Amino acid sequence: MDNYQKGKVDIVAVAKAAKVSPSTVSRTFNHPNLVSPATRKKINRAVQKLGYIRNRAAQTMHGKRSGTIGLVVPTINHAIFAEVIQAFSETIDRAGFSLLLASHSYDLDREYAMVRKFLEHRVDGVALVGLEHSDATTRLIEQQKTPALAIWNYSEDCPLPCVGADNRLAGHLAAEHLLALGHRHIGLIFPKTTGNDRAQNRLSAVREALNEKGISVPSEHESEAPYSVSQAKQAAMSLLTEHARPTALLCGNDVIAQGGLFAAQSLGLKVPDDLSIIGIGDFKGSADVEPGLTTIRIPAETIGKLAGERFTDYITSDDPEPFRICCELERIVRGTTGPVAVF
Amino acid sequence: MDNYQKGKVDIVAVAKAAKVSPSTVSRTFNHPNLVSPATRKKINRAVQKLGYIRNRAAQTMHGKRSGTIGLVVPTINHAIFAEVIQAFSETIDRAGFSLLLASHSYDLDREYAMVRKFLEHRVDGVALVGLEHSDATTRLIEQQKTPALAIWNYSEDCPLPCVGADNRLAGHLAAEHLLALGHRHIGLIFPKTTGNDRAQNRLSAVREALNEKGISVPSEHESEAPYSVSQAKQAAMSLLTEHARPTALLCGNDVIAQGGLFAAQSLGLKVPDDLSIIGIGDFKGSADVEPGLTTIRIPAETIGKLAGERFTDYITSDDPEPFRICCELERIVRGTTGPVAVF
DNA sequence: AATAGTATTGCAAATGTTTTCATAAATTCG
DNA sequence: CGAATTTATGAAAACATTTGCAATACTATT
Repeated sequence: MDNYQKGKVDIVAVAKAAKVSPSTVSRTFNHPNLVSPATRKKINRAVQKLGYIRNRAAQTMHGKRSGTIGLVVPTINHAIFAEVIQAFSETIDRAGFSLLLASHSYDLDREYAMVRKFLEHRVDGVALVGLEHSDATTRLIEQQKTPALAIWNYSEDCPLPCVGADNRLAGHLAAEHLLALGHRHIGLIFPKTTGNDRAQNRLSAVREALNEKGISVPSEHESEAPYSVSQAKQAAMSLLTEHARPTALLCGNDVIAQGGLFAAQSLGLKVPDDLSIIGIGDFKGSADVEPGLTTIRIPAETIGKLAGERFTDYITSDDPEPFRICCELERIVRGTTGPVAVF
Repeated sequence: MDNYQKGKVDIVAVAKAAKVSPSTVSRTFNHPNLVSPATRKKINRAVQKLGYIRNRAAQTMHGKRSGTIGLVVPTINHAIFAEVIQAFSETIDRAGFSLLLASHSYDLDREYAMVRKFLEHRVDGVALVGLEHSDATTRLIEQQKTPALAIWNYSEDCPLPCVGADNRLAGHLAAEHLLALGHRHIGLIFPKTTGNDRAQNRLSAVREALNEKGISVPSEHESEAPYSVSQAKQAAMSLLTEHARPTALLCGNDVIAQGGLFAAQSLGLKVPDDLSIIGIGDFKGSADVEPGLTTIRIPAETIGKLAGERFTDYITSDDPEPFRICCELERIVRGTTGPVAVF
């Protein structure tokens, strides 16, 4: 009553208002079956009246879970991660957890800083994108015995539990598709690979697949582009105006592929007749460009959802079992790839 | 030493290792100038050695700030919000805060639930998208005296501090542009307006602008589409195959506009000769489609950044001054709009 | 050298919960 | 009906930190 106005409503205020002890109030929240329906009702009325909101900080301090999970991504502003974040967020929310989110712009030192910050908040678990992390980060997680999860990549010898797809396979599938269509002059546009094992794995698998056919990519048919349609378009423009134009473009992801597509269109090239283009990812929107983008689908939503489910299980379980989940890739053939033109 | 392995490293463990009192350790973190350089060094060594990580939950309980800011968005998986989230996240991170993120799928009751959850975590502030919220939410924020911020929309009579753009103006500018080009038969594709004051404001402003010119939009030239290129494309397809086709399409946002563009292309319509298209938002990628999308630019990144800066200032200030910031819109004329064809 | 002031440190209380243990009341059973 | 359970509640300790106050040690001033 008195401190009703002051916003200082704590569990003892509620207890007083309901004329019971704080213990009973606490129990009403945590083990409702241990308190009689009558008192429960009294307490709920008091809670309602005072506008009491539980203080998780105090619970956390007591050794209960904090109810937060930290997720550190390279960047939020990016179709595919946004999709994973969304799915992950929704799933852990359903399990009663809140999401602490941070991004590190592909800088593994900043990743370390973010993880550390999250540990200060006593997150119940921390999820990272990819398998490549700084030693400091690995040590930190290890030492603090915080449940950790690698998301997005799958590898059978991943030291952490992981939920993701096999990026090497993705690269391989993309290359295979172009080769099967008869392409031998293939341009490669990939993002920078430092601190980005996804891109790295894809690229090296592509190279391998091409090498097996005795194909090597001349350096003027290789280009680096950041995660941006417009910059990728630029890169593709210059690559496609080389004197010996490749017959196909294999792009490290769908954003780059879209850039490639727009570049081709603005150069007046017919896709797929003059140029085939394949991406990796199958982002939202890739299906809808004209022509639809051929790509290797990475099931971002599934990954996010599965990761959320399994990780919360893992965290709440008494004897957690490590797990590794490999999500299936799918080759989605749409309109941007076709057989190589005969000369 | 003993509990070094057990991960139970707290401030008193550090104190013991450094042979000082816990108070001194605490002070080293919070008021370093109050402790002598020599002891500070001792303590830092101990911290290093034991791998101590401060416990924010305990600090929070003591009345210090929790160091978290909650952001509730309609959806994460969505170009424009992703951009705001990214900018907001980075900015508050720089000020030492962590981001708690949740989405409510345009359901204001879920928004309430999310805000409540955040209040349990004792966030230092909570940011919401838009100005339309359930009464319960408003009451909750009011009653808990938690600093709150409305993001994305600007309105001069907003009850909360806000950082955003004027969506009515956005709608007006879009309509004006088409009218200036001579269009009189204008198709409208907008998202559902319930619980989405952005869309609502834009749409009503468009209607007003058209009415002023004595133009009303027949119902067969109006369509509703969710935030999805492909579904918008569907909607546009059926709208554009009506017997009396409009000469221009005004779309509630750029995603829908892209759908419209692809629909036109796949129907063999020349843009902008046969059909003009204008969007609102200027999302990443809007510049890069072929032809480039004409749109009203809403500076998402600026909004996120400004919001983060001002809000953290507001939270950390001793006597916080409410603020309202209106971010400038910009008409970006690219290739999808042109003068109406003469018959 | 004595005094006043300042810099550095420690003690103990306080923060809001949960949980163990103990106690009291109610119920069951022979 | 009395003993044995079971059910419902409360008291108090514990969680990891911060901070006001007090105490000590050091420095400067006269």
